[in-house]
Amino acid sequence: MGGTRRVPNDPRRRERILDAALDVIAANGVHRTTHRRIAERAGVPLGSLTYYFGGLDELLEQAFARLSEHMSQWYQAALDGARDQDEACEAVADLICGQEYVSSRETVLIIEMYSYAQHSPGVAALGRQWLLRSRNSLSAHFSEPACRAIDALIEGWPIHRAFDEGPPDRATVLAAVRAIARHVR
Amino acid sequence: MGGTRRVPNDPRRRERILDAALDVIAANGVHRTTHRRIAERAGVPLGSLTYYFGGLDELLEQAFARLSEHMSQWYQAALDGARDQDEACEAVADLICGQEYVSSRETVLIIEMYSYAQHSPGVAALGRQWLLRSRNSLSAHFSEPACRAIDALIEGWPIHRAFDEGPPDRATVLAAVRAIARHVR
Amino acid sequence: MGGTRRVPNDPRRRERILDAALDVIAANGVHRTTHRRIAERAGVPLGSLTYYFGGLDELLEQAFARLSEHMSQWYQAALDGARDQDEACEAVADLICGQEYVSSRETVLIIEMYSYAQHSPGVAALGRQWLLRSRNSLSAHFSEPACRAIDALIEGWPIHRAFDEGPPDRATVLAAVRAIARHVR
Amino acid sequence: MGGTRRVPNDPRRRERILDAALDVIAANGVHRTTHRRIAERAGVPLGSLTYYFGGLDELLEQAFARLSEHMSQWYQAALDGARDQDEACEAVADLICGQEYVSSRETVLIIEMYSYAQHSPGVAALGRQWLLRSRNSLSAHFSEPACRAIDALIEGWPIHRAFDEGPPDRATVLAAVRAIARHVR
DNA sequence: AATGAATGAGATTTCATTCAT
DNA sequence: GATGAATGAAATCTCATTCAT
Repeated sequence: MGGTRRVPNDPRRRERILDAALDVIAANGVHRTTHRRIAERAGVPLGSLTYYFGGLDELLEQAFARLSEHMSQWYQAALDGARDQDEACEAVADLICGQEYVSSRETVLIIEMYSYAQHSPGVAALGRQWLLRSRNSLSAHFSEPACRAIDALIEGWPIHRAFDEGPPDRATVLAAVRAIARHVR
Repeated sequence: MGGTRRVPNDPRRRERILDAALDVIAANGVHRTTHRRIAERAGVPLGSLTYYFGGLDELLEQAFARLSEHMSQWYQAALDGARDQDEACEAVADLICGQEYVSSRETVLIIEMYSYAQHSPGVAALGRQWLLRSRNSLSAHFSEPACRAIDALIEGWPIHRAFDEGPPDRATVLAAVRAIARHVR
Repeated sequence: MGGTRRVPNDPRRRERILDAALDVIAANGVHRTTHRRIAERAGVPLGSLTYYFGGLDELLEQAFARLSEHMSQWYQAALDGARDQDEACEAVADLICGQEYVSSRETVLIIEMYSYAQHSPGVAALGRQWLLRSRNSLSAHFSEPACRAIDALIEGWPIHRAFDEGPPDRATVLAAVRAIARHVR
Repeated sequence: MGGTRRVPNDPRRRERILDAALDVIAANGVHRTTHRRIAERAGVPLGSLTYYFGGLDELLEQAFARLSEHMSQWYQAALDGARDQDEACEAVADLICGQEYVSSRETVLIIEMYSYAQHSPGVAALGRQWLLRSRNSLSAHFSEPACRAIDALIEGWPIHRAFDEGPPDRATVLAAVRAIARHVR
């Protein structure tokens, strides 16, 4: 319309808010996650949140979308590097045991996402999408049924980490993945 | 004065409230679970919630305690009936696939409990206890590492059910459990 | 349920709030009528308003219901006292010119109610009801068409009062009412 | 520098904004009329509202000024066409009953204007001016007291239309106007 | 022993207005 | 001349919790 092109003063603010939301969720849980806490964490004024997002639900949905995007990429990168089934088994064991994939923060967030998804159609759709991408990454190396079983391990073991003391024993994890890879078809 | 013993006029009210709380959590998630909704669901006056329970956190903790008690018993009963490892594998497959163990309501509640546990020391303790009892039930039939792997399957597969369409294929589940039982030690 | 009978601490609080709401509307208009202003005017805590009323719309609707109830009674009382058509004409003139019926406060409130009714089905229903009761009171003394015309005068003249300086000239009003009473049938 | 004359690149924008404001008021009421809704309706950027108008109050006042200007002209045109008192009575009846004068939109807006005028000196002045112009148009055909009574009818009857089902019966309206014209002096 | 009326703290959300560009 | 990103103030509303009875 002939006017000056308006550009955001702070072009990464959206992302900063979403990351702050994930931090607050990790620290407090979705229940006890509030606009105020997110705004404080992100260092932006309260009004900013509702300027960028239609409401808390929408904000959380986009934050979880960001989380699942990051996780899926990580996941895929780990499996794409494997040249045969045995390396793929090692990669899965690393995903389950490694500090990076499932740092405490990510474990917490994934479980919060599962929980929230049960009451949010939008986040449930994200969960389904994640599941499909995950199976797709696995399917390059394993039979269809093995993919499902290995995926269940990948979901289930981190939950134990949330209650157990340390990370799971890598040898055990690797043995379980291999047993499934070789004997489930 | 003297010998008058006061008795509650509604002795099951505590339990009714806890079950109502679980219903509300299943329907709405822990976030969006409120005193008012629980009271309405239980058909009891609002004031009785704070009369019986010190606060919402305490109420939720006791509700999850009730849930995990029921689930553990179920779990144990299923495994106690097995006379050899093969029957134990069948029992685990039933737990994972069966409608009873993981009805939609229970799946939702378990995930809500995991999520809440991450921010509540009391519920985290319940989770640890559940884990130990679960492994204990399994250890009658499987090696220690196999127990951990099978337990991960038991936790992980229901999560898929929350996003997938139907229950998992029983043959696949059974094959995975057997593979672990036989080859992880 | 066997408990003590609970009674409100302040049994007239509902009515006090509704009267305060009418005061605020009269002073500020429906736009600029807020929970805070009403609460301050009524001398009750803010939370009280949402305890007693589901929302501002509901509160305004009940306030206008209170207004129209009072006005209808006044109206009816004025006309019931008339023993013949001529006395009824005098009564109508009094309603239009009298300080009591249409004090500044009531004039303002009536117009605010008409205005709000256009965007609130509930208040529109109150308006219709008022109209019917008003015609009903008039119909004891005037022909059906005369009722409608006189009612239009009763609605229209106070609007002039809102803009004109003083009250309308009583002789003129009486002449108009009589002209309609005698010549419209 | 020197002779460059800046011209607005959208010369009718002011008027478009004012018409949009009237549309929003008609649809939502003055309460619930906001900058954002007006801008959206007018299809102009939000910032242009505060660029063209000092604030929402000023914008509303000018919108109502536009409304009353249009209505007064209509009014006057209708009465100027009458050649004698009887034709003037017909013209008044047309104004009250006709679809054009008091379409639903205009009825709503007039009442909103009365309501707003009670809390805005500027709009109250517009109202007084309207009243005077209206009486002036009438005074060519009716006695001074008759003008006031007829004007009251013109204000009052549309209010009934806001609550009644259909438009008023034209014969009744005409009879009332004639009764006043002939018998009030 | 039990309750529901009551409230204050804080949550979400709306919005007029400002201002850098 | 014009804009839309940005924000602070305040609005509505929710709710855990208190407490007189």
